[in-house]
Amino acid sequence: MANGSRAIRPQSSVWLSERKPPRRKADQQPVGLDRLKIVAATIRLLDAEGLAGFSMRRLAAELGVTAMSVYWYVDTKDHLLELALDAAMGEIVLPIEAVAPAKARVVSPPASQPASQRAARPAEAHAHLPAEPRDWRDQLRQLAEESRKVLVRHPWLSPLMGDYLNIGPNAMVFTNAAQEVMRNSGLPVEKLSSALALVTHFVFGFSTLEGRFAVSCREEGIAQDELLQEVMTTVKDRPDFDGTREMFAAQGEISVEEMRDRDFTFALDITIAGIEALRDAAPRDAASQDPPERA
Amino acid sequence: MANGSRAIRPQSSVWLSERKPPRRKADQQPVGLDRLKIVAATIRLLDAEGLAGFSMRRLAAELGVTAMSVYWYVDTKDHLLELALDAAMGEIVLPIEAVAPAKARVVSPPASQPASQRAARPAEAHAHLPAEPRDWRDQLRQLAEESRKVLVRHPWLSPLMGDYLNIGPNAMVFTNAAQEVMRNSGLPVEKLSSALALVTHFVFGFSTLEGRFAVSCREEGIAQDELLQEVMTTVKDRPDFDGTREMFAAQGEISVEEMRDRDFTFALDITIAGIEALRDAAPRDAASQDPPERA
DNA sequence: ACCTGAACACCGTTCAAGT
DNA sequence: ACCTGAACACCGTTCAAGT
Repeated sequence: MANGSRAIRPQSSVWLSERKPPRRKADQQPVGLDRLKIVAATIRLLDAEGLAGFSMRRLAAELGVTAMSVYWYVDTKDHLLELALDAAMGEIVLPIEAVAPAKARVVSPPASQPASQRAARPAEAHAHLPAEPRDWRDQLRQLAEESRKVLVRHPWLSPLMGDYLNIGPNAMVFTNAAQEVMRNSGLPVEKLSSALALVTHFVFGFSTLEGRFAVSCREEGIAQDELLQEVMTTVKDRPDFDGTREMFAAQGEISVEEMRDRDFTFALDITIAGIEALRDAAPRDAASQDPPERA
Repeated sequence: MANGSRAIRPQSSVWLSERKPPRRKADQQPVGLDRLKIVAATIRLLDAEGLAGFSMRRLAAELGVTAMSVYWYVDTKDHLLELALDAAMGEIVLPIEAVAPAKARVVSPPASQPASQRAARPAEAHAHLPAEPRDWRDQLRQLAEESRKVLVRHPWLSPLMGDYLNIGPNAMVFTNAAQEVMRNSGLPVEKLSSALALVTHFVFGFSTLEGRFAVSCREEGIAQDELLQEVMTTVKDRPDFDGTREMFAAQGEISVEEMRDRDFTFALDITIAGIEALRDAAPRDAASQDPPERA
């Protein structure tokens, strides 16, 4: 089994199985382990060694405990990963007040997040506190950028998002916020899910690659620009590489990070411009129509 | 090791290690196994049992051979998966003649592809044959739709695309075709990679979810609409589900597949409209500018 | 209620050996 | 040149047992 193939069914989700009763009977002192600690250690390990390097036995060792102890708090490796997934999603700083009960949010402990992160984030409850509601375009950009940050910070997140239903409390809050933002765009309701899909999938795919690239660099102890150079030179003798080279050349002499930031924001520019264009076009009932021609 | 974490480095790619010399010495009869057969069996197994269900031992059994025989033709499981990845990418029907040498394309055998597939595809060389070059918007749509088809047909493709560099011959042909299409949009060169990223990542993410959902349904022996109903009812008592429910309701009484087709094409509508809008806007040199306001 | 140890059925891969 | 068999160092998880 393991992770990878068959966990999308609702029944198989942690969030739908009844909770284990709260641990720590009143008269006995807490014995050390609990779900929060386990999830925290899980995230720490995943950050440090990646999804492929993570195992239940490794986790147990990290917790100074026998391999099977963890199984008292968690039904299965899959469920544990689902918990870690949702905890990490809680790190995304949302652009608007969420509708959902904040108490439901599972918080991943500060230990797992590098203190050097530039955005000053609240120490304990990450949450969606900031800034008054502004223009939906700004909100959308912030949503995308904050998602990107978290996805890159936890490169194991992307694969897990594909593997599980992703309906934990934090994921729900996120989804609601995203929907709210989209609703503010003025797009008709039946188009909202589509526009949302465009944005979220773009951010997801983009950040997946960015994260993986960063991991490779870290593993090799090499700067991102160096690795890019290396890849380019290894591949450049291929006969079919001209187009790609030209596209790179057109970017000028900038760092990988600059290039990526440009790409990211311009892709959002396209999305926003497209939404505005179709929103302002005469409303038609079928989405399969051609978009308005302007050239 | 296994698949999952550290294969993005160019040195670790099959395509960059020197090839094993061609098998089958002239005077001895072929002994049964070869790379093509192995990759074919790999794809068949991946289709049938998913990425998590695939193992070298299982593959060897399928080939009627001892576990270690495969290792004579393939250095490692990762390399084999990389071969399968590129072979599957070759199934994507491209909208335009590719620039690259067609001989390089590795073809996955007809055995692996369901005969019931509606688009009549050439029996042996999938290739990019069809239709004369048309409007770039049509080309882009076709590129997206054909990618989607293949990604859904082989649900194990998406995770692999995230795991490997993806620079095999078929991947290169695909990339070139995609770049060519984008170039036809009239967008300035330095914006091409960005627009391309938007499209490919959207298609990738969208198809990943679609494929996973289909797999779950097949495994449970249940129709897609049933499973959706099930998920909806299991989750609907959540207090924070109102927005999602409303968005679903707005779609009217249509099947999951219809809904997805709508979403997909409308997301492309947005992308295309956005590209046209920004292309026609006054050229500015920085991409970080605000898009033109129209409301 | 919580944790352990041994065991089962798997992995990918190495290595020496067969033909 | 091609394939085998045994072995190593791992997995996730079950199950009976300890305290």
